[in-house]
Amino acid sequence: MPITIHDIAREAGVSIATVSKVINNKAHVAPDTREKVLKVMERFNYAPNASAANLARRFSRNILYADRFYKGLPYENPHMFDIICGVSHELGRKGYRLSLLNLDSPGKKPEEVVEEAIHSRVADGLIINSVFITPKVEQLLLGYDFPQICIGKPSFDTILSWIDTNNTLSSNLAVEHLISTGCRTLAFMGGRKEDCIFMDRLRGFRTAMERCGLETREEYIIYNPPEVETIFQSATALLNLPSPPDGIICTNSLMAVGTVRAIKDSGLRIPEDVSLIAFDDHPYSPMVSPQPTVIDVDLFSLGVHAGNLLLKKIRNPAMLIQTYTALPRLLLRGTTKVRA
Amino acid sequence: MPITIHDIAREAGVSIATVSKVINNKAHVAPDTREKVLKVMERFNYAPNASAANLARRFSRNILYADRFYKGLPYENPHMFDIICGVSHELGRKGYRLSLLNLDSPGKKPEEVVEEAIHSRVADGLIINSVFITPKVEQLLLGYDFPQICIGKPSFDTILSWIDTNNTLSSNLAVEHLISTGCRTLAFMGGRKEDCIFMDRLRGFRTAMERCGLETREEYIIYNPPEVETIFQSATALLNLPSPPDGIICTNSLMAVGTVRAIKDSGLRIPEDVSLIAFDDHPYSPMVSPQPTVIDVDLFSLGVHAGNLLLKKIRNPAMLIQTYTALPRLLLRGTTKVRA
DNA sequence: CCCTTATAATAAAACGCTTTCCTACCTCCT
DNA sequence: AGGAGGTAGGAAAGCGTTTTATTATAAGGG
Repeated sequence: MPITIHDIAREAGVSIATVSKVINNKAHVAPDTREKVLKVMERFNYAPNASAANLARRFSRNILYADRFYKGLPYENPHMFDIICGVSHELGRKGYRLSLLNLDSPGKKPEEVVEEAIHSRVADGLIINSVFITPKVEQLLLGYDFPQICIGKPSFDTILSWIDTNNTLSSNLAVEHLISTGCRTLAFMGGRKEDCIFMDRLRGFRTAMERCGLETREEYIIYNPPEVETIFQSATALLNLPSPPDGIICTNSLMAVGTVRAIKDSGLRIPEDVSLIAFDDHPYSPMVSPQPTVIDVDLFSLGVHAGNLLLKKIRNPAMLIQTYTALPRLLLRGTTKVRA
Repeated sequence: MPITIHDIAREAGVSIATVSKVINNKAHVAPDTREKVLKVMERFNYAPNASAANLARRFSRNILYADRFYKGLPYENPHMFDIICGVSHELGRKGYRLSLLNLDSPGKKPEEVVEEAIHSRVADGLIINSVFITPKVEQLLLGYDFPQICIGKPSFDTILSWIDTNNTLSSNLAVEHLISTGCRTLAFMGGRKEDCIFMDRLRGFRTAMERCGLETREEYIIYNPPEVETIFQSATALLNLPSPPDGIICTNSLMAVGTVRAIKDSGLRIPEDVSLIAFDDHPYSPMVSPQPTVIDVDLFSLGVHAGNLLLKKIRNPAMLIQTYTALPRLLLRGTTKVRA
């Protein structure tokens, strides 16, 4: 019932091979023949069957984006999806499609899902949250020569390719800015010790402090689980220390929300008593009071880079490990101010 | 080089037909034969080639999610992505994959992108933002018997299937709650007139007001573009009216942010002077001050429903138009309070 | 003017599955 | 004992493309 390349060939009075060449813009077809075939394709509103083409040419123009897509994730972490939008944008431009591979599958381990997807050759490449990169998955990818990009630097040394934000530099920026406004005792609201984003940011914090000749006090470094209530409590505790910090770095917006609340509840003023700088901007930020000074990264274009890099690896499988780190920028707003 | 069904058949000493039956859990294969084949598949780490299977069986176990995925969308509208997560979850459970079809394609109109995707039979079904449902797209879908679900009720009468939140009921809930706390003059911060979500919500607002025997004042109904600054200005203007409203309904969180700011800047107290109720909850809401009273819908499970419905339509193409509207719930928090 | 080389076009062989017969064999009635 | 009915398994025909030879035709070179 659906029309095929044969119908087009018959109607145009040529062979299917010629039609195929027209479809794929290959050489060895005369201009007027091409024209004739295109006319017929147009008339029949023909589009080649993707599965058949994939099978014959042995690739699918499809890329997998592997992550857990659980309920509420988009609220917790819209950043992840901005990256996805960037990837989708870039891939779409180049004629590729992006499929979501949900690793949050009941009864299956994430790496099993990944393995199955790779085996079935349903895609030409994989973009995967580095959280899921275990040595086993690494072996899988390497063993199958399966082109991939990790979102985030994997937690162990690997020859897999990855892209990430420059977390060390971000912390540097934050520290230097706070110090330039006159702060001297800086606190760091981090996340879990297992989360390498936070550990990277912490590392940057320590080196920046050292370079500025300031002491890093361990009681000013907080490891928070991703729960608003706990963050609020640890921020309150921090402010009730005998000598509380005069500047706080919040490593994500959740921490910023909790910390701001704690500061206000403690009767302190921002930025007069305590300065605050947060990571990752949000369109609502300028409308929130106080407007947070922010270290931001353009994640959409990080996604564009990821897509682009992966496509290059697909075209040239011999390509070596690729990495890319996006540069952060400082958005000056109301929670930091030069002190008297 | 990659191993095929032939390799498995040879190694297990059976025909490829039998292997295929094992793969697809079909009848007419003895238990011990099945076992033997499974062993070999396991040993060779075999997974059938998806394209070949798709071609042969004439469907792809792939679903398209069509929308514009532009930069910043996840921040503006994380809700959309919660729906996507729900769809992905449900489809994954049933062995389907979800592909993003980015309609934000340079040089191509959205409907062209949709048309091409449908023709190429790259997927078995389509989930599409109802914003893109024009009569032309409707004809396309109907003409090809292509199973689809619209996210949101289309703006014109159609026999396409859709799911949506019950916007009318949501407004009802909001109005009734505000009135029950003692408010009498209610304002409505809506979006663009072209956006049927807002128009639905507005319709619900009007009928609820009428049923409560209250007059709807036209100057209390605001149509905002999705820009924080403009919202802030129109909210300020609203509060500066000779007789300002004592309750405001904000049809999304962006409006809530802008409106709260305007109220505070006008020196008014929430909820003592002005009550406020917003649509769509956010995990940060409880940590924001004041904590907004909210009309919320579980969008993840709306997505689950969408996926489920689409799968049913695929299995049974003769199925008639399907619609589903999710029920809203009221989350009582700090921006509304019973008045003295 | 013949021989080589480039170009157009085609036939036919994959690509790796699913599925529809078809055969062989067994069991069960009557 | 003979036919009806059921099960296991296999041969082979697609599915709709791409691609590799291969042939026919035209163009250039000495």
